[in-house]
Amino acid sequence: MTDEPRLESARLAVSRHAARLFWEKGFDATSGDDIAAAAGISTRTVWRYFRSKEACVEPVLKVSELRFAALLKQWPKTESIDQFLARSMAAFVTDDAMVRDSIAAVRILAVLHREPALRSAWLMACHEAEVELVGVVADRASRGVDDFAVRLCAASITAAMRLVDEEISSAVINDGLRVSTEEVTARIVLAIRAGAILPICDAVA
Amino acid sequence: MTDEPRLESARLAVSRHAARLFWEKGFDATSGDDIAAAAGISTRTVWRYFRSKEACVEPVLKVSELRFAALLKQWPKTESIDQFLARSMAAFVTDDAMVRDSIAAVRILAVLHREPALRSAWLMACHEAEVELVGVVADRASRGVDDFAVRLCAASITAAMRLVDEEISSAVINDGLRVSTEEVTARIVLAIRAGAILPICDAVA
DNA sequence: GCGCTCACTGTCACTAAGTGTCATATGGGG
DNA sequence: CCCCATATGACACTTAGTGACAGTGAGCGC
Repeated sequence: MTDEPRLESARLAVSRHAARLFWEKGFDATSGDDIAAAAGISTRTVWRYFRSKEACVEPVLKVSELRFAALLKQWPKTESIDQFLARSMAAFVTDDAMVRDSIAAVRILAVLHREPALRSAWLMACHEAEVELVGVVADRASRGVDDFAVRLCAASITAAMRLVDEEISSAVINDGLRVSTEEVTARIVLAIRAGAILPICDAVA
Repeated sequence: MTDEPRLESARLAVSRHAARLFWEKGFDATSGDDIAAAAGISTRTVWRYFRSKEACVEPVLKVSELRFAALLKQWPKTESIDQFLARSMAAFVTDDAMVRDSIAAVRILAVLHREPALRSAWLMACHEAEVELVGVVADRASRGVDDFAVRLCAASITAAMRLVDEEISSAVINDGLRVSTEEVTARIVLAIRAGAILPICDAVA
């Protein structure tokens, strides 16, 4: 996580500007030149970093999901998902950079219904998170990463997380609701339990 | 299905050409002009039909998933998923146009790993299929379409179907394997049962 | 039949997304 | 200090995608 290739963190930095601009001006009204100017790099470099304009937000969307996957990697086999998240979610949401990224992501998710290009970026980000989750599930279920049941389980959990994220984001941004960490945690636990085909939610060792 | 707006079927016709060209020449080597020429329409109309080049294949990818969702709509409440698919899958795969679309879709799925643009089109198509599935699940579970558990169930099933489709497509095209209708049906039943959070797989009435 | 509307398409000029290529940093190892 | 590798900028270029308007043809009242 911390020693990731510096190209990745450069991409993430640009991605934050793109996410902000898409939120402020809308996707169509934001050009590659705008993103480059905001990030203080040349337009050419924007297209070296990202294969398309919508892909510019993928790192910001991905990083929240990925950080959550990284958290799950620390999930001890002796604990249930409820126990683990109850004690670790509070600490999880203190990192400042992470909170800012989460807000940016939430704002993107809230406008998904009118921005198809952003939805495709979101789905791509979820797909990468899913790939990451396969490792976590395989480890916890003591199975291989090529096991179909493992991949199915990771896909279901990712789909469940995606729905929770979309739902909460829309509620917060579009309906002005406020939600507590506990509510979010409860929602996530429910989603993971619903999506888990394999018996990984309770203590496995 | 049959009396869909004629704009939709025009889009589908163009989409078939796009899918063929992407398969034959690759995504990057196929231009909007190529698609227009193959479909016998002006380039301008291509961009009226589709918001982007990758979106050109969405109808072909969507139609197989959607037809399957339509099949599930006929699933009687007195039958289990195993019973229903065992007797209806054979008839399902006889429609000629459908078989051709399925082959086109399978070819797209087989090259997903090297064509990120096509993956995003595929994920978008799956998302639309998911929306359609929500109705089926809601009906069978006797719940509303806004029920979170219903949407969760539809998302899980869609994710499972997506994995099955990707897996089988890659096996058939990349590894030259041959699979029978029975094997595919068994795979799908397994996936649906795995993804179904709600008790909809067995007779509900 | 006649003319009207209206949704759809083609043409063409245009903007913006995205690439190829080369020159110039930047920065670590001998 | 120089060499080599990798990252970026500059700029010309191609292709994706839009705006504006004119033409076509099917439906419909008369």
